[in-house]
Amino acid sequence: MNIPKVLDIPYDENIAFEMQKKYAAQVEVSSPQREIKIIAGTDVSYVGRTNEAYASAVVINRETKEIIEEVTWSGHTKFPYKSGLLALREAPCLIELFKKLRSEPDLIIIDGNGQIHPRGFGLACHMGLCFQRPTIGCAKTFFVGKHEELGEERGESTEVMNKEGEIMGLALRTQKKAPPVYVSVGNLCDLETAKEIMFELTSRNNRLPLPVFHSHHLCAKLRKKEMN
DNA sequence: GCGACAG
DNA sequence: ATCTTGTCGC
Repeated sequence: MNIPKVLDIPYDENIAFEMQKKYAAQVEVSSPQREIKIIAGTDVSYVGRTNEAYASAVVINRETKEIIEEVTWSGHTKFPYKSGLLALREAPCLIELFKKLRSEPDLIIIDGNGQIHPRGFGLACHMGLCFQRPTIGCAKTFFVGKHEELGEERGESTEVMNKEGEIMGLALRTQKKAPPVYVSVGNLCDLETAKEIMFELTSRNNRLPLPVFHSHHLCAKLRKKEMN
């Protein structure tokens, strides 16, 4: 896959925060221009708290849900994890990973947040600007914002808002007895479409969207194989 | 000042 | 994120 732009943000809180605010204004929230037929999901796993990383992407056909392509990448991140700066740690890995992808996904689901972020610029937004194609964020745990309690049935959701009262994303119950996932726009997509896709790719047996679920297991498999 | 804090 | 046993539910 072609990577149109690589954002160069230094690992310095003051500078990085300002740049994230600047880039947040470049995020485009709109209905995807192309029909979403091919969807990719990603995940990155690590060895303990080290920078040894294993990343993968799995591409599926939205309609049949069959796997079209899988790619993996392993290497070392340059920075440790820091709340709000996940992209500085993971974006370089994901860029290398997607360079290896032959498919042209219509939308990419990132394991992490998009607009649900202290400065409205989570990893999914960062990747969305780099890739210049629709991305959405799917986080497994709460990060920032406020939201009402949501219903317990699969499919129920409630808006996650920032301190200004703006909608950053949704807490979506994808599985009946499980905690919700946090869905938000990364780029070139709208929240309604993101929710629809998240609902479609999850089920009673799957809290996480299928391609992300597959990617998670592929990373685990790769790590085992390469660690020896 | 104190606590919270994606992966 | 990762480290982990037993346990609950379909």
